[in-house]
Amino acid sequence: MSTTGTRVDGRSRRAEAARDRRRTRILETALKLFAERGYHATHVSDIIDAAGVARGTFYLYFESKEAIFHALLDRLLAHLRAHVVGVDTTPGAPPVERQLQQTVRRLLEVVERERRAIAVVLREAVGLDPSVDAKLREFYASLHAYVVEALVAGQAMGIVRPLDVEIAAACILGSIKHVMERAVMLTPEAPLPIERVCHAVLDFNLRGVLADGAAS
Amino acid sequence: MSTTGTRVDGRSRRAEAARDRRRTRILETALKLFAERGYHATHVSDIIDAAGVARGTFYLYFESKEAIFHALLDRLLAHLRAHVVGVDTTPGAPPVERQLQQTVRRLLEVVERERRAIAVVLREAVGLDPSVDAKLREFYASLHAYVVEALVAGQAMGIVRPLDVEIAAACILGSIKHVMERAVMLTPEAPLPIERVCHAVLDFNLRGVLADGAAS
Amino acid sequence: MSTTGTRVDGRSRRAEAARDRRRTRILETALKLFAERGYHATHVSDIIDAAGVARGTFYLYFESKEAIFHALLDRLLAHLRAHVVGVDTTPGAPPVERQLQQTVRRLLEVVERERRAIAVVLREAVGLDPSVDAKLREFYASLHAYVVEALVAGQAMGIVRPLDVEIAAACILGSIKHVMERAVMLTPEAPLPIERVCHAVLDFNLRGVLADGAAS
Amino acid sequence: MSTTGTRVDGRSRRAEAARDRRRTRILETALKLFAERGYHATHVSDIIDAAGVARGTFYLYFESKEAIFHALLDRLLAHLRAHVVGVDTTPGAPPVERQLQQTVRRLLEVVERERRAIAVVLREAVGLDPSVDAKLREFYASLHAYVVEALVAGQAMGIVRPLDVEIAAACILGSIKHVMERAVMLTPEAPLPIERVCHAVLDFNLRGVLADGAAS
DNA sequence: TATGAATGAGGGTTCATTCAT
DNA sequence: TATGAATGAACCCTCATTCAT
Repeated sequence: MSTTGTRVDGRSRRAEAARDRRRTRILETALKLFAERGYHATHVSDIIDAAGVARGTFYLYFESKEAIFHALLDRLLAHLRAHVVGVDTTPGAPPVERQLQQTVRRLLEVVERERRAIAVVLREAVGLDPSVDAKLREFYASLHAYVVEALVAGQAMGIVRPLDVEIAAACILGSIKHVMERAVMLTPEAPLPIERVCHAVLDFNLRGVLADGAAS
Repeated sequence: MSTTGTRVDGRSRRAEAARDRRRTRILETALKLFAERGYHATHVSDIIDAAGVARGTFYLYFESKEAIFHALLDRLLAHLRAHVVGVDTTPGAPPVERQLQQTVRRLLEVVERERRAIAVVLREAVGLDPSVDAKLREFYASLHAYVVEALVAGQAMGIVRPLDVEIAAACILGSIKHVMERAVMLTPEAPLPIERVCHAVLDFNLRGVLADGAAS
Repeated sequence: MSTTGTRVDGRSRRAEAARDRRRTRILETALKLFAERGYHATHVSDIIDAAGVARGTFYLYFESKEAIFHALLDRLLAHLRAHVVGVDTTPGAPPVERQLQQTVRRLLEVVERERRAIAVVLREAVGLDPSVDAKLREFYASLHAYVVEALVAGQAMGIVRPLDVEIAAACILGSIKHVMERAVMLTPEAPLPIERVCHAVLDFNLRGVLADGAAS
Repeated sequence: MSTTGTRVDGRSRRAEAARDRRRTRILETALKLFAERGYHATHVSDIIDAAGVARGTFYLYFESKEAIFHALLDRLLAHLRAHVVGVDTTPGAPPVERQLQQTVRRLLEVVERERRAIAVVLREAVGLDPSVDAKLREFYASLHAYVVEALVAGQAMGIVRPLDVEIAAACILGSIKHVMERAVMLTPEAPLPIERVCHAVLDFNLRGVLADGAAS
């Protein structure tokens, strides 16, 4: 009797682990198929066939086909968010530029790890359903706000020149997003040359393309 | 009967005009609905109801639901392409920077005119079907090549500093695309402040965000 | 050109007639199957197979499986209602008893004609969905009210003895309904001996079973 | 160990009692839910959730969802049957009319106690599956036979007038059934005024509605 | 050319039942 | 005995497309 508690615990612990493994298996399978064929072209049948589970099992783990997309999206956004920290402008903090660079590098690293999820979200998320739209819009808005804040802080510190921060922020996000898209879409298998891309993107965003002496 | 030829011509001319009007009517209706609800959520029934034509008539003008999307996409890409001319580096031509500015302005003007089509394509085009994907990829690739070419030309002329032209081109396209997206998606009704946006985007792309004396 | 109007009319008239025929065909097929196997055991597939129409065609004529049941129910209730007229107590009207007899006879005639629908409704209607329940309850309530009214009128005229009209009405309806049920359920094919049943039912309801001199 | 037998007996007795409690718990829960939502709208999940047992446990006590309905039906029919005894026509037995009255009263008492089961059976039993149908039909048939027998006996004793006993029996059953239905369906919570209903129903069945001097 | 009734493949989801633990 | 995760057959409905008129 003394082991009952332990046994039960062990059982449920093992069961829970098994549950988690299965959920992840289905999730990853769906991600793979969504990435390969797109959300609409991937049927629940495809997912369960590929994951090797029964039809009903799918609905044991996810409420609907849409729900699995939401799970994917949430996971990705959480990962991305976890790597976008606010700008630290307290004295003694690393320089803002340095912080931006770190952020870009971290984002690219997540992108590298989450290639397929990124591709799926970039391709399919918008227009799927209103709540997906809202999630994405909110995510972009938070990134946008973050960059605006960084630019304003930089201006206060004299390292960012006077400019239209709203549009500049949009340009910065757009440049990073498009570079990520290209990396993910065009060479879906090749590893991302993070160091090079990170440096080039930052260099571009900081200094533009104009030669020093060139006229406006 | 001697006038048959003429009459037929007149008839067919009138008939052809009517055909064109009808085709355009269906196309515009579809565009409106796609913009409002998305491609997948817009059914052929919705289009024919809104356009006031019979079900069969739709298929007299368009092979399929996908075909109408292709028609929309082709029209938009044609419009955009028509306003992206190659860089003219012959002596006496306007300065490359000037040409870029003109291009951006013209692009923004098309965007302004074609808001809904842009929104639809940005939202739904990718992942719809392989040939749509291919068209879009090809379009982006041509834009990309155009920008790379411009950058290389600028470097040769000494007005573009040494940089990773591939990534810089991606950054430039991405910044413009995202600014367009924001304009089209966030404020679907407000008119675009073309002048301001155009200037700010170019300023950003040319000079980045760094203040002159700031350290890298 | 002078025949255009006529032609179009003729066309649409013919089309409408065809539509009606088809709708009726599906309705009758559903009725037959519902009667044979019950509502829940009858699948849309069975109906369309038996009716010889395509799956989509079914939904062209009926919104859902439930809708076809409602259509059946409505038709039956309309038929029944059409044969239950209020009691006419104006001077010179036929005696109330006579009117009741007519009503019972007419009801039995409808039952005879609508055997299958009656069987289906009696068997399946209750508990199918709330609105079906409501319809049925309302129908029974109106019958009940009609009988109560007749009894009260009869009492006023001295031909109905003092009694609990509510319960008596329920008894009358119950006796008729059960006799109908037996007729329909037990001998689904045999023709109803309307005359005999009608007379016996009325005789029972009017005089009960007690012999004249029997004590209470 | 010498007490094993006893212990086992005690155990199994206790175990059996626990089994019975559990079975009853599930049965009552199912009855409650069937009464509230109907058989088809009640899922096994609902029953086990409400009963607080595991999914598999349900099938330890009942072979299937249908089986639990059969159990319910059997229990109800047994209760009803237990209160319908044959007519005793031996000399010295209470008068037939009295016996009928007792039967009606006892039936109504069971109805009062088994409201929910009655409602469920009246609403859902017919058409569920052939064997349920058969059970019900058999039950009604036995009631019918009982009433016919009583009527014939009554005729032999001169207390029942000449009439079509088959139809009269159907009328009697129908009137009782419908009154029960009304009581159970329309006022599911209010207690049944047994005395009044019992008297009124019998009065109706015995004497009909006609005033003494009224013409046929 | 225009019509719109008819088509039917295919999709997502439910839920009674089983069985390894 | 009790559990509850897994199963998969079955079902209703949608909607892009066709074709007789």
